[in-house]
Amino acid sequence: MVYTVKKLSQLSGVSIRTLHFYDEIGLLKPAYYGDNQYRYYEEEQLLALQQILFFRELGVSLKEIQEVLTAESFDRVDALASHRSILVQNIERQMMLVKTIDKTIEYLRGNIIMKDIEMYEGFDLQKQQEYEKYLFDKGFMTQEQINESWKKVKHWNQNDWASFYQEGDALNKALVTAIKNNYTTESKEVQQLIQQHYEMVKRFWTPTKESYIGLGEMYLAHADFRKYYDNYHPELAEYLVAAMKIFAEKQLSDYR
Amino acid sequence: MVYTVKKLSQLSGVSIRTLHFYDEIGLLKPAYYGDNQYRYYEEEQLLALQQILFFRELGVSLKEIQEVLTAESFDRVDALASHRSILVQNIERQMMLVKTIDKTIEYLRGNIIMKDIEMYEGFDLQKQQEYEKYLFDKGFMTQEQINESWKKVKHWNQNDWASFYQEGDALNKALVTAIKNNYTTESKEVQQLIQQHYEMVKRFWTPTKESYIGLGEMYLAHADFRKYYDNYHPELAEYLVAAMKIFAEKQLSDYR
DNA sequence: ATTGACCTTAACGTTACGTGATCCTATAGA
DNA sequence: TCTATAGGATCACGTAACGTTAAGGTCAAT
Repeated sequence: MVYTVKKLSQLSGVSIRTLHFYDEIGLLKPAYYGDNQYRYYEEEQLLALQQILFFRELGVSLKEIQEVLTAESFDRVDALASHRSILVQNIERQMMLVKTIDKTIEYLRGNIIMKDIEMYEGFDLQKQQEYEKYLFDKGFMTQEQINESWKKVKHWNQNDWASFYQEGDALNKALVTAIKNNYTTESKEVQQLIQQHYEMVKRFWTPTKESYIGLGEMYLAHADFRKYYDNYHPELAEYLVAAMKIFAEKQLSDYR
Repeated sequence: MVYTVKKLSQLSGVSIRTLHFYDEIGLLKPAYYGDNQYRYYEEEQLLALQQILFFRELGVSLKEIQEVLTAESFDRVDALASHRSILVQNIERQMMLVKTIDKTIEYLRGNIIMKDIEMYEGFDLQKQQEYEKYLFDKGFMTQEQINESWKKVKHWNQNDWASFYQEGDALNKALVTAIKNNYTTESKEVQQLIQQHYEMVKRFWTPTKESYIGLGEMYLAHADFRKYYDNYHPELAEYLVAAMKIFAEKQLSDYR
């Protein structure tokens, strides 16, 4: 059986250009050339190609493959063993890198959270007031409640804010886990987490059923909150708000 | 503080050429150019370079680094996370490859052993006789012993040979472990392994103290044996022979 | 004879620089 | 002021393993 470049390419899954290239560098020469300069391969070349592809899969360079294929079995074991140790080193290195990345992600998240803290600490008072205006305009908070919440918060120091945010951070992570485990927003586990969220909000003001749902709507409406939650998981915002709604309807009363 | 290429290169550990290159692709431009076209960098560039090197360490491409560095914290987390998943995939893939290599090494060793079996089965009678001639010439075996050993072996079938070689294989691996653990050739553990070796040899012929030592010498003298043992570990041959000598001197008598 | 599938060689593009080669500039000592 | 030398600049080719046109022959069937 004799194969042209295209046939061999289809049989082996490599591109025609690759066959040209392997010919060029002397890694795999055709069985013979026709008068038309066409390359013609036979079984022997097919088998050699399989070998080449096997080593290529293992990440061995073409130069090394050349050497290996002309070597004896003994040396092949050697070559594989040394290649193996390179691979193992790579793996170890890359596992280190993954760890570093994880740390960095944590660090960046921390920074983002710190920014939010700064925002809440008044560096971005404007936005804060914007959020309150939203809740006030929609009738979820009275002016008195807003004043009350400011009073409570005014004397918080940096540590207070940091631990508040750490709580929020833990809560968000737990919710992401819930999302990944396909827990429904109605599930007991998730509703317990929402209870925590509600408790956190209560430190500022005690929302009614309506206004707790309204708070959720604000999370969806404001890009700042979206970004904050997207940072954990793209569906977290919707998920949290849906769960808040269910919580409100089951646990909260209309007034007060 | 202002740095020239050389200064910055020394501070950061990258080559001057790399700085030229980063300038060329717009990844890191100097603070300004002198009238002489010299590049002058300042603190800001030094810090930027640190960042670049950090991401480069993580295996991020320069193009991606460009994008990441001009992006916001949110997107950096994204970029790192997606890079992380690529890394994890790589790691998984490479662990697969290591497994494949291990299998292949086992397979190649098997082939080598099979070749030896074929050799012993008479495909390479010539070599077999060469070894015997060596032992005979040195006076370690008599002609009668050679005949005896041939008689014993003649009716062995492929299975017999295969299991004989598997035993040998296990023994060699155990010895390699001993080498790696720095066991001395005199140690109890190693001497027990040599006992096994001696038992194996006895299936052909019962060597005396002298001839068992002579057998070891033959292992060192013949390239075929060297290759066979080197296949396991470069020091295995010497180690085995040394241990055989000790075994012979302690356990074997001079005649019969 | 024409068409379409298939073949050829040639040559540039990719990544992240390394390695010269050639020429210019700055600075310190004689 | 001359000069040595250290350092700077700009080409420009080389690397690995092909991908991707481009321009142009060949084969088989119609």
